[in-house]
Amino acid sequence: MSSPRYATIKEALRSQITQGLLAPGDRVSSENQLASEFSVSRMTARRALLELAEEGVLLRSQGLGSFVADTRPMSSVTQIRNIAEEITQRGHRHSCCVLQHTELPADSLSAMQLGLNTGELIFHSDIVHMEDGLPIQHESRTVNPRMAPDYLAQDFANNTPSAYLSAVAPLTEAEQSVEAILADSDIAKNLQVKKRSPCLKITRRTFSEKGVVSLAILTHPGDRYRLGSHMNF
Amino acid sequence: MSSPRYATIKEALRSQITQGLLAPGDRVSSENQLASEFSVSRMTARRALLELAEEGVLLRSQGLGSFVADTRPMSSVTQIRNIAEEITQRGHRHSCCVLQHTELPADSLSAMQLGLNTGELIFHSDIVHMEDGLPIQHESRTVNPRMAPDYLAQDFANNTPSAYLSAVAPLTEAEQSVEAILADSDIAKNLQVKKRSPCLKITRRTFSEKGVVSLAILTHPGDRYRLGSHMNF
DNA sequence: AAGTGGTCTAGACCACTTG
DNA sequence: AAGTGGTCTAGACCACTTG
Repeated sequence: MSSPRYATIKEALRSQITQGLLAPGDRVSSENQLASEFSVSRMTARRALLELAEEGVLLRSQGLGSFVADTRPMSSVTQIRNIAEEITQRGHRHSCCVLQHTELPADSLSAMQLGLNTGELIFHSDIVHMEDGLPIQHESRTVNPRMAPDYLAQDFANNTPSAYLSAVAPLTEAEQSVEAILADSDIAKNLQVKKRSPCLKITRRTFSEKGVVSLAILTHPGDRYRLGSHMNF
Repeated sequence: MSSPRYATIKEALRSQITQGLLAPGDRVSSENQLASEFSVSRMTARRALLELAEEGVLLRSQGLGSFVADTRPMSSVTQIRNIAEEITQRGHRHSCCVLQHTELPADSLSAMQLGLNTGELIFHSDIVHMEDGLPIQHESRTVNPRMAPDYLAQDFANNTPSAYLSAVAPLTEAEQSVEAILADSDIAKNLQVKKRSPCLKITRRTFSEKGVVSLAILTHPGDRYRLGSHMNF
């Protein structure tokens, strides 16, 4: 039941990177060095390096060596993912801090975006998501109560709004825009970054069969987050 | 200059699939069969099968074999668009300013990203695109000369690099990441924004059938540009 | 010249699936 | 029992990069 040797080597390299012993741009041990360090054949050490390169963790170049790639997390533009899953999948710990979780009357803009009347009660949450204790996303979410009447009763310590909502009102459609903004003092405080530092702001409207489910404004520190996508034509 | 043997095997399998000799669900030859058919070692035949599986062409299962996968859904949710067309479509006027348009030897990073050798000549352009006279995108583009040998002869006043490149080397694949950065003094000057204002930076690598075509770094003023997408599930 | 990654061989033992 | 893919070895020659 032991894991393959190439997997052990991958894990060792990965943890050196997450621990900061290897920084982006650093050269990692060569195939031959790893083979001798871990007492495996070069082909096995090579496989570890190749797979890490495939995963975007390393860059390799003939004659030069293998180098640590930009380590910022990258999530896909083309799919809607649960931030907690994303973090867990990277081998990190997700935690979050619920700043607000309440109902309030819709102002005209929110009402319009959710397809409700101004003044109708809507649900609103403000949550900071953390990766290994460091803030990675501020989620400001406005929810259509017709689509998720029990939203307020949810405890978001173990389940994200995104996960809950897609369970009660399966996603059929989403609209989003991505922009670069400067952190105002609120965002700066919540994300633990300097005021006026660059942030990636994703504004997303999600739909289920019966209409608009929620509006999310997701703000990420620019130096700790990237959005990535891979397209085939 | 001959291609590796595993590539030959991949091509053979691929063409059998496109010609219809192998249909989705069909089992392809096993590692051992391919090894003997092509007179290579099992490891080499194996590599061909592994890479095709990685690319989504095959599905493999221990004890069972390798099977042709179902035709993949085209998930081109985010599309690569030509900035000039985009602007024109909005009813505005596109213009551009070519800051640089030259050839130079590749440093090791560019070489790695383009799949070339360090020191090989590559093409490079720096262009500012304007919408109704106001800068909207700074395009720093590095081009693989093998894919577009006449790149330097192009006049970008009426045709963007993107349009030219997709004409001479049709896009088959693209990889991109999106991040929020602060304008440095160069970018600030080119985009006519204040230094340290937020910008959206898109790093895109485009591929045609034969390999990497170009690497583009597209920088947009955060307050004049957004990326949007609409998804259906 | 010494080191790097890229390709390749001819073996080996294993876990898994089917007949 | 025979065949499949999964892991691994200990070699080899090559192209490429740097000093």
